[in-house]
Amino acid sequence: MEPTRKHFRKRDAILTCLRGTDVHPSADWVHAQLKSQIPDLSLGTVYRNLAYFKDRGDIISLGTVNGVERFDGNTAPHVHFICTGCSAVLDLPGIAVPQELAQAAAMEAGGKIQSCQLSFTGLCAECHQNQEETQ
Amino acid sequence: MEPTRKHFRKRDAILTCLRGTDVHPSADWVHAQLKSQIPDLSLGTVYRNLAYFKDRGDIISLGTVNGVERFDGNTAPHVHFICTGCSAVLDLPGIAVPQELAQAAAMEAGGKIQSCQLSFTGLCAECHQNQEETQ
DNA sequence: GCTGTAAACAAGAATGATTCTCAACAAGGA
DNA sequence: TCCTTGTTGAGAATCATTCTTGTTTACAGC
Repeated sequence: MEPTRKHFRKRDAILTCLRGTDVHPSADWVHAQLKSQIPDLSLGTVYRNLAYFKDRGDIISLGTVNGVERFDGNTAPHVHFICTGCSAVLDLPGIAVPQELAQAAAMEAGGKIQSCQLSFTGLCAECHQNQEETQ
Repeated sequence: MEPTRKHFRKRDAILTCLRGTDVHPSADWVHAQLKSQIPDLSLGTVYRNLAYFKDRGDIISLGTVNGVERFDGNTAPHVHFICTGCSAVLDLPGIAVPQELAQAAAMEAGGKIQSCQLSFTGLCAECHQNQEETQ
């Protein structure tokens, strides 16, 4: 018997959705994804709670891809690959920013470093292949 | 006597403006900056030409900071520091992404890597000091 | 059980950066 | 001169995001 916490059901669902996917979704994607389970979920609620979780540090923002902000439920430092063809964002778990770089950056910036983001852009395997074929 | 290329005068001015500053400006900043020299420059023209230069690879986009796209006339690979306090974007010329990282990324992504972007976020020296004082 | 308070929410309006449309103008060639 | 092509200003349109308002929910104290 689950506790009847109607109050936070939507907020929880949004975080669970983010944690349970690796597509680095936008607010719109989360909303579309949850719409079938929670028909009366409004897009405003998704935006509000994404901002809430971001503030708390429960999720991170990857910045915008094609004018749309993308989020990541995985807050551990890791590297991303952004496909300019299909706007997919992939993790590159095998790659890490060397500790020395962050230290050197803190030194050079003079202020205080809070986070670091390394991302590669290009064509994912699929888009790359499609491009080759159409040429 | 300069050639009377009225046609391209604005386009040229926009690129020159971008190349001549290190503030990593937004479209709005470029427009405000050039307005005194070119009173009838419209914001639409700035957006249009920034997109044009970006397409050609003459400038790069740094993505959005606080919902506003920022550009860089320096296309050589380099690292940025973004202040969450004042939204300033600074270069960290002393730091470079190791060649091995890019190679490993290309390997892992499977497709084709076009560019790479490393940025640190935090508080710049000034904002950091202001924060300390108000506490 | 009532009542009050604070948080979460839906719905839709408002905002604001960016893009689009269109008519006017400049340049260059035939 | 006429025609084509490219650039531009002005302002409308778009669209992701944020804000506002009124409603609902949970919970604590009585």
